[in-house]
Order: sequence, then C-alpha cells, then structure tokens
Amino acid sequence: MPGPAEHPAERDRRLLHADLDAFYASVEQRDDPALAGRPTIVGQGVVLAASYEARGRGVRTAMNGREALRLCPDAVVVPPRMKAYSEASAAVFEVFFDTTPEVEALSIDEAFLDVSGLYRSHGAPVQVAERLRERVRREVGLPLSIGVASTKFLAKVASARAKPNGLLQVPVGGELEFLWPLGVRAIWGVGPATERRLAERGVHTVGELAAVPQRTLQSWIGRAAGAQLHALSHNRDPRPVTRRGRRKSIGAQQALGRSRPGRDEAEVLLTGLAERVTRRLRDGNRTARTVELRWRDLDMATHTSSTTLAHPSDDTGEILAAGRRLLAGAWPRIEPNGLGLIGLTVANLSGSEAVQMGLDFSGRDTSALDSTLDAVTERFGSGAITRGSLLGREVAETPVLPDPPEDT
DNA sequence: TCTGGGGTCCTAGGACCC
DNA sequence: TCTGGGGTCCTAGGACCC
Repeated sequence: MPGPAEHPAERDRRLLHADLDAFYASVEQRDDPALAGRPTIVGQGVVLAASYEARGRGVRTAMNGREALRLCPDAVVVPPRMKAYSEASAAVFEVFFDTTPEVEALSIDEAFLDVSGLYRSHGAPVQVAERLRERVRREVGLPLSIGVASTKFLAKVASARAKPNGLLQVPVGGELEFLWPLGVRAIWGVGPATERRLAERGVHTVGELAAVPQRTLQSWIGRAAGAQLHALSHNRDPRPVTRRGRRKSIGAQQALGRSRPGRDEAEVLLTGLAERVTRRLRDGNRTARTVELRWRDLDMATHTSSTTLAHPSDDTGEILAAGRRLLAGAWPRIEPNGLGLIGLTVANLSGSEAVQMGLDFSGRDTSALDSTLDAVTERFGSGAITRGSLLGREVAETPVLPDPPEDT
C-alpha cells in the first residue's frame, strides 16, 4: 500500500480528456435537422464556432464573419443560444459524473476524468472512453472526442488529434515517441509569442524543445513558463484531476468596431458593464475589492487600469463610481488612440483569496526547503506555488503545511 | 464589417509598514 | 568572523486558453 511519500508511477495513471466537437455548432445542428450535414457557423460579427463542414472550407473560430462567408458562401449562420449550450453542457457532465466522481471541468465543453481506478469494475480505459462517447451521442446527441494518456497534458494533446468524433490512446511507454515529433504549438501554454521566440532559436518540435536545458529555456521565456515547458516536453505532469476552485474574477466587455465613441458614450457603456458585472456578483453572492478598467485602442493594443476599494462591494453604484474614476484618469491615454473595446472586470472576489504561507529558514538548514516545495507541488500541482524565493517565501492557494509553532 | 466575450496565470516594480 | 531589508499589497502589462 503506497504511503504518503510514495505515489503511483505516472505510467500507471490513466486519464481521459473529453472534448465536445465544435460544441456550439453541434448543438445547433442537433436542434435543427435542416442544418445537419451543412456548413454551420454560430455568431454573426465574428465566428464563435464553426461546424466541421465549415472548417473543411477554411472557416475558423474568431474569424471575421465576412471572411468566413467569402470562404464558405453556402454556410448557414445562426445567432448564439447560450442557454441551450449551458443545458447541453450540464447533460454531458451528468454522464461524466455518472462514470466517475473524478471529473475536472476545464470549460463549458471539456473535462478531465481520472479512470485509473475503474479497471476492475468498468474495464480498460479505452473501453470506458468508448462507452462514454456512445452515451453522450445517444443521450445528449452530441459528438465527443476523447484522448487517453498517463498525464493530463498528454490526454489533451491526444484528444485534439482524435477530432472529429474520435478516440485516441497514447500507449503506455509510447508517450515520448508520440509527443516529440509534434510542433511546439501542440503544448498547452505555447501560443504565437512563445512559438516565435522558440523558432528564433531553432526550436520547432517538442523533441527539440526537450533537448534544451531547463535553465536555458527559462532564460528565454521566464522562470515559470520555462520550467513548465521543460517538464511537459518530457511528459512530466503530475497534476491530479481535481475539482475546480471558485472563479477569481468576473468581467464584461464590449467591442465597438470603429465607431470612435467619445467620453460621454464611454460613460454610458461603462454603466451597462457595471450593471452586468454587479448583477453576476450578487447572483453568485460574491463581493469584489478590485475594479479594473480594460480598453483596446484602434491598433488592437490592450491596456488596463485598476483600483482597489476600501471595502468589498457588490453595489452597482460603487463599482460604477470606481470605474468612472479609472476612466477619467485614463481618458488622456485613451482618446488619442481611439477606443475599440471597453471592459470592466472585478477581482479579489470574496471566497477566493489566496492563502499565503511563509516559512522562515533563516539560520537553519535549508535542505528541507527543496523537499517542502516538492511536497507542495506534488499535492497541489505546480500551479499551487505562485511565488517563492530562496529564503522560503511562498504563496499557495490552499493551506498545505501545518501551522507553525507559535511565537517562533 | 479587420478583430467577440469570457477567463487564468505570471512577471515586474513601487509604496508602505515594521 | 564577515555580509545582507523583509513582508505585503497594489498596479500594469503580457501571454495564453476556450
């Protein structure tokens, strides 16, 4: 029986990443038989989701609607129905939870499931996954793709390659063979900026990335990102499947095209945003301490300005007043470049404060520090520690260590 | 009709308290 | 035997994800 100091080898874990295909578009095709088999686009100004028929013609998420119709003139364009998507999502998650309680929702349309312990009762992971796909198709009417692997990261990579409507298992022992030929963009956390920085140094594939020493990588892209990418390129990802914590911020925003609103119109827009945000705060029984104004100029550069309230609040008037102060302060910076988007976000929400832990190693043997950090990382994942220093200062989101002796 | 709406995490630096 | 500001909160911005 493994004690707390031991943990199952990663190769013994079997994790599923389940991802609904072209989710919004699939719901529309399910609910309107006239759309079945036809290229379907959700969202008018911008493509929120495109069915695989539309993707085959080059239509992509976040693409301008006009461009999408140019590529695919016979596409059916429908407005989003968020309520229908929420309901479909809930039905799918019911099937997930009926399979195992070890479900971690990542977003409205994807989740991790830990099926390591289901072998005796439910069969091999691939069989569990295949049944899950069948049930979601039969009971909810939606196509689901699943990746099966030894880590969360690799399961997600696998599900992306299983699409559409497929199942892909990365065999035990074959992880690196699967991973290393892929481009670096396959890694979760590598976007356009990181890809460019790596390419400038001749690194294009995950295998090439894996060959870069961690310290070198960290000097290129930062401490945390470097450590993360180094680990993932070797399929080292001990993060367990866990229930998500509460959300940490709530925001609303509005894009404005090229209408160039003036200060007065910006204030009106801000009022609407403050109403939306505080409504959601009150619905969730939350209060906020930080108010952030976010704007994008006509060159698409985004900026923020934030302030912290003296007391937590969910009051529309108070949040709006703070937003107005920020807008007044930022207006000289906003006006010359035009206003392309305005947003209001509240953070520092009640019930999701970070827990800060301090460990004083001064004058003591610091060899315990490494093992302490390892223990924290193992238990809560590498994301739990958001700050640390050689002197032993760290911040974790959950209390992870026993209370220190009093008055030391 | 160039570019939606919602989030998370990380980095860095300054102010202030002790 | 010598040396060292540390801790916390706030703000701004970058990168990334769905």
